[in-house]
Amino acid sequence: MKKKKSGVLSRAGQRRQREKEGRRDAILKAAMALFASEGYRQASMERIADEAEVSIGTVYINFKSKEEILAHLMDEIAYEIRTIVGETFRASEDPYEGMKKSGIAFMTEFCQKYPEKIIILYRESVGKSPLLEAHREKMHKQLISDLQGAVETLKEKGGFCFRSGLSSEIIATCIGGMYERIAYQFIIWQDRTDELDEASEEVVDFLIGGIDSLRKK
Amino acid sequence: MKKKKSGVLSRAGQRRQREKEGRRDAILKAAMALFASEGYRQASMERIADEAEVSIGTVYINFKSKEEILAHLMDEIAYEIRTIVGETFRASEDPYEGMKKSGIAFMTEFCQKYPEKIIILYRESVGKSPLLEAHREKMHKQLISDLQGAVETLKEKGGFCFRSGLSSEIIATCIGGMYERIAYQFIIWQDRTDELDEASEEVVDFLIGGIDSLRKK
Amino acid sequence: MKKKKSGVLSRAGQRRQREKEGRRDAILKAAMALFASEGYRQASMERIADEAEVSIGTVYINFKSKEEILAHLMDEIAYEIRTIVGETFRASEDPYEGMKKSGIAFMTEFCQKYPEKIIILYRESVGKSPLLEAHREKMHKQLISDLQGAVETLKEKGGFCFRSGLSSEIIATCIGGMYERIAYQFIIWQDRTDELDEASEEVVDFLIGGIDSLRKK
Amino acid sequence: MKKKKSGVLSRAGQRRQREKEGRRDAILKAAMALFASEGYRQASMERIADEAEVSIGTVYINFKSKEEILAHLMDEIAYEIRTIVGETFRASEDPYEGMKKSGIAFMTEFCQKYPEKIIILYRESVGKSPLLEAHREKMHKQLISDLQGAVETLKEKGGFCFRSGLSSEIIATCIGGMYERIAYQFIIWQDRTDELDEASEEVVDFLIGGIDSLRKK
DNA sequence: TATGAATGAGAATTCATTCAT
DNA sequence: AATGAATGAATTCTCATTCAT
Repeated sequence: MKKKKSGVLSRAGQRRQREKEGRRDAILKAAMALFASEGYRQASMERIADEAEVSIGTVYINFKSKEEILAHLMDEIAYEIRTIVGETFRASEDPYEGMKKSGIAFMTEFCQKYPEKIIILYRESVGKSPLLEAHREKMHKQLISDLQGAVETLKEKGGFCFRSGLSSEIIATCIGGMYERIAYQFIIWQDRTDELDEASEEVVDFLIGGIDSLRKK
Repeated sequence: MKKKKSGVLSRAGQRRQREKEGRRDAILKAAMALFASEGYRQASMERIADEAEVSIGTVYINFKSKEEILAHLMDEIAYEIRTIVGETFRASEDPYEGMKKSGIAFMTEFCQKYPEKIIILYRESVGKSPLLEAHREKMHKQLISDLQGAVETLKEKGGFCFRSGLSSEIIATCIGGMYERIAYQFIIWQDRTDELDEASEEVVDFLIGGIDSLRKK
Repeated sequence: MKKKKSGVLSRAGQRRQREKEGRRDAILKAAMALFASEGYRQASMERIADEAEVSIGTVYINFKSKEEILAHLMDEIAYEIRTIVGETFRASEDPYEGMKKSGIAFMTEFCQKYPEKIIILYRESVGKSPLLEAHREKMHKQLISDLQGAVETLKEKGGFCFRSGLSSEIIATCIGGMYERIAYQFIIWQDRTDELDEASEEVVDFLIGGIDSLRKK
Repeated sequence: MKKKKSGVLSRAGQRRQREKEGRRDAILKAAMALFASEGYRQASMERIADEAEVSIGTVYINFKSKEEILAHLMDEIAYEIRTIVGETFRASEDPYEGMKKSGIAFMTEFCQKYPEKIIILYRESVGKSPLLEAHREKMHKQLISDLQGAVETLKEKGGFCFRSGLSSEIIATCIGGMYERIAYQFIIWQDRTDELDEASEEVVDFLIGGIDSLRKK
């Protein structure tokens, strides 16, 4: 008789594992599509299960509540953004250039490609419940904190100081807000993806100008 | 059957009129407080009626649905903002100064004083239903359009040009987004109203810097 | 000073009386139209009041409930039918002819001219509430009783007997039912008023044939 | 994800299936009893669920609205009537005899045994809503159409003609109406089921007499 | 693990009727 | 008498979550 080695999975076990993950992904994918197209509230667990070709029960094996699905989606999206933006930023020698490139990457590599994700991030995750609101707050703080890190890098490499101790936080916060509304304006509310490249260029210049104006003279 | 002459109300009629408006206001006030504190979804019509000290039926005499109450609140809030920001902007000779002052007025005269209103504006009105989403879009477009008007004034009085035809829209959009996140950061998510004055100063300088960097050289 | 004589109305009093009755009639008329077109349930007291150009309060001064309005309408309609049918029946020397003529009069003088009334009688008054159902029962019994009286007259003048003591009631009941369904078929469900004359002729011959077949041989 | 082979159910699956159908039947039965005894309007979904010993949610799994329950009941009842009447009619060689027997079967085998059903058919389904009214119209047309078919058979087998092209429709309509009012008179409004046998005999003779009187001479 | 029928709290909305003016 | 704003009980329907199989 075969013995199971701990930590090692039999072929059948591997297949089950694959299927399990496939199911989980299918649920997440279905939920994302539904949340973005019909709205979090309108997307019922039944619809999500149907769309994922899974029973409601299975959804509840994988996620303990509807809220949790959204929370998970938010985390996933935030992680992707932090990855793409962070990598782009770090890939440049010049932090100014990194700032610009990462902003453009966010707009054109992320927002433009995955409109559902920004709809979830900026619209469907807003004001849903105290729990999700706490989650959203944490997520945005992380994003802002990343941004603030980049701003600090800029400052250090540039060898200058900001007007106050608050400045880098203000800058990071402003940048976050700018990107959000630009995404609304060019993707969520209107489909002007063709203008997004130009818009992104101007946005990054705007923010560079903003940053410079908070330098200590 | 209709006896009243147009436009003339008896004393008793006047009092009834006052009471009617008082009730409507009470409903709006109760709804605002509840939406901000518990969330739109969680605030049931029964709670709103209770809080306003009227019956549910009376709520439905004044507003045909819960959605309508929120829409009304949104309009009211947007109107106040446009008024306070617009007046402050126009009160200054120098449009740069007007831009700064109106931004500061928005943060300190409005957001700081009426946190419930910005919670409604920025959180509770988001992603509620297709109808409300359309309403919100319209409202934000108006706000951006106002802002864009101010930016254009700046340009004309300053006698300069922007880099492209898109610039003023980009600027207005960015400014709108900045204010939103700053409000989240200092009011909704954290109560740092004591730092708001300083933060506002930096925000307006940031945006002035941003605007300048989009001038045509 | 003029003294009011009991039972005599001053000119002004007469006018008020006229107006009062006018209002009452307007309410009844509005209710009839609304009940027939939208259905009893769907016709709200507010709509009735509006349509009658009267306030809701006035409706309640004239009728103590919505049910009462319908009950009144039913009585009125039943009274009209009994009058028109009874008079036509009694106008003929020959009771067979009277039977036929009154049936035809009912279909062509009444149903065809006042479709709203038969809708109320045959559809909107059915199954509304125990109270109204009792009222409807009473009304139909009266109608059947009239019909039974006519059948008895037929029998007596014709000098024959029916098969059993039940026969005249059966006949009257059957006739009532026939007219109802014919009205549904040619007026309520389909507008085939152009065929109604011919249909009525056949219906009355059918019923005469039916009556004869219950004679004692 | 779907594992079951088409058409094959495990024992457990069969039991679940039985239980499911049992619940559906219980709901229908409870609704029928309640509609007949308290009236469609007065019978709330909560009462129906209680009476059927299921939750409200279960009622809504089986029927998408209260209207649908009534519509289903109407269909079921109409189907039973068409079956019993049709079979009885076709069982006789002589169509005259078939006509009589099927009428008597309707009255004594159906109406007498299931008074709730005729209450639903003739009272509770009337004038409830535009949707249900359309359903009722369709149902009655089918019933009349069956009857008309029988009348045509009578004509053909009897080798005679009717006075006009309208005659068979008129006859069928009249017969439908007669049965309805007789049912009201002897079952719904009064409990005179002991007289129903005799009454039915006379009714069928009445209608045979009526039919004969519309023959072309 | 997977299933999906069952649950039932919860919410929005309607409208006949009342009553202060 | 006339008005019509206010009332609030009543009702339908939704949907996240549970749990027996």
